[in-house]
Amino acid sequence: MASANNNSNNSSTKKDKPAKYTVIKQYICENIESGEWPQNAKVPSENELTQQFDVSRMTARRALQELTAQGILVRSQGAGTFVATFKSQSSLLKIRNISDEISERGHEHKAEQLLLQAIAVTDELAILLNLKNNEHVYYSEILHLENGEPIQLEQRYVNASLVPEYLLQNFTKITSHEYLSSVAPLTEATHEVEAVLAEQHICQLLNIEEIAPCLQVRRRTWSKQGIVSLAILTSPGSKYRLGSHLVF
Amino acid sequence: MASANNNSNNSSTKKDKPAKYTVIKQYICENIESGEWPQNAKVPSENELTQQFDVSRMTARRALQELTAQGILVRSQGAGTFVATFKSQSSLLKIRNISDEISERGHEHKAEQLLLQAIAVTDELAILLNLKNNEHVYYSEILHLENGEPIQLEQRYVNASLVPEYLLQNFTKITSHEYLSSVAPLTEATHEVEAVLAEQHICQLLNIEEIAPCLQVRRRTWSKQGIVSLAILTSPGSKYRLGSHLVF
DNA sequence: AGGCAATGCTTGTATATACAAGTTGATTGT
DNA sequence: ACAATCAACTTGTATATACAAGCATTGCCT
Repeated sequence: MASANNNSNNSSTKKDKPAKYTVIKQYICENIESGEWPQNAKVPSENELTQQFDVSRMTARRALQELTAQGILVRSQGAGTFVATFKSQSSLLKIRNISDEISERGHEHKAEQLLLQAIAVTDELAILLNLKNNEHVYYSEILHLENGEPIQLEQRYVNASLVPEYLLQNFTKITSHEYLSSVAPLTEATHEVEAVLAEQHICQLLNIEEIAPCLQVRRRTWSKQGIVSLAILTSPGSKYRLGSHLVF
Repeated sequence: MASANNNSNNSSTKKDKPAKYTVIKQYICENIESGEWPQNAKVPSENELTQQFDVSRMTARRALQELTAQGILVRSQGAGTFVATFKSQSSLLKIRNISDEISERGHEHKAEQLLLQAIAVTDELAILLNLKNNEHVYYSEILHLENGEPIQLEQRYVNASLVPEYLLQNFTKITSHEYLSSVAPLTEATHEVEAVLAEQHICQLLNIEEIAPCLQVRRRTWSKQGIVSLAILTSPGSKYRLGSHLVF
């Protein structure tokens, strides 16, 4: 979805032969989506692409530059071009809690894995995750702490067939999110934000009274792989900052 | 802010003379921000910029192209380059209610102006709107209806000195939002989403029980003009969809 | 071994040119 | 008066070239 849509901006009807730079973009996106080029991997330089595709440097450059503008690649003068890390991508930052941003500048931020199990697949889940009939789902709850205080509870549903070793991992050195982001390649998602009253067992985890309103952020991936859908419940009073947009 | 930040990506320390294409970007942004070039206005063509700034066409083109990628301009082969309409900008769509999207395809969507008055400026408001001491504020509540049902209440604070005729307008032909977007030029904003329990008089307007959790979206402009800050309260069950981002 | 300089590779900026393709408005012929 | 054609202008794609600037390694010298 990521690559296909990017290119469809330029070639509308598809009967015309695609522009050369879109072909290169496609090539790069496919390698990233398939996992061939993981995060931080070095992508071919402008000169290498120039030779591979028999185009001028400016044409190869355009492909790299547009993908950089989309946050898929990161370029460094003198060093090269690299696949963007999920940290270097603005997407997650846009939906992260404000307190997370503060915690990056010094405060500790620990995530505690609470629950990790394979669960039965309901019809709703199957649709949400775009599952086939015989695929299983892992469910996990991750309680995020900050200075000992629980600030958000993450409910994560993962397509088991796509991360078979998920249950075996020991998430001490790397976080489960880092693991997922290394296994699951770049994809596209929408976020839905809703105000809810948390149910009882979640209230206990977040240490709040039952009447407190909570933000729930539900992420749905749209990729054909349908890896994961997750909901994040924040403790009351939390705010989500949605980055800077041009408005009015 | 819109233009300054865009260019700061390229010239970090500023002691180096800025790149030519950033000068052109700055020029264009300033004309848009000042209102000189309103929405849908035609901006100079590549050839005109080439002559004005004494650069090659590719350099002028780069400025136009980068601003187009940011959604500030819209280009049409054969016709020209134009200032993007707020409708053609993705920003508002990203923060709009899902039911709004549905209503665009046929359903009626009426906004009812409820209240429109000048109010006293509290300290909090002054900071929020970046006001000087002697500036006034207009406060208005707009109840958005859909099929007769109230779906969201917009609380809007406008810097009175910047839209002096706001009180005099009769918002029947154009909506107040359309009026603001025509008066207030393109600017940058952040959105903060929070879950709240609506206070009593808001509950009456939205026709909900008091214990229902509501989404509150607060928008803050960061431009030096500090025109408007608004909060949107949605009725319970509403979801906000945050567009597509690349994740993981 | 440690520090330093040179070198090659990388991306960044800029220009000049050519042709393709879409839009618009004027001109021309019926 | 109307319609078709044409010309001018616009953006889109592509190439070739040049130099500037940042990074990393190599290898030399001390």
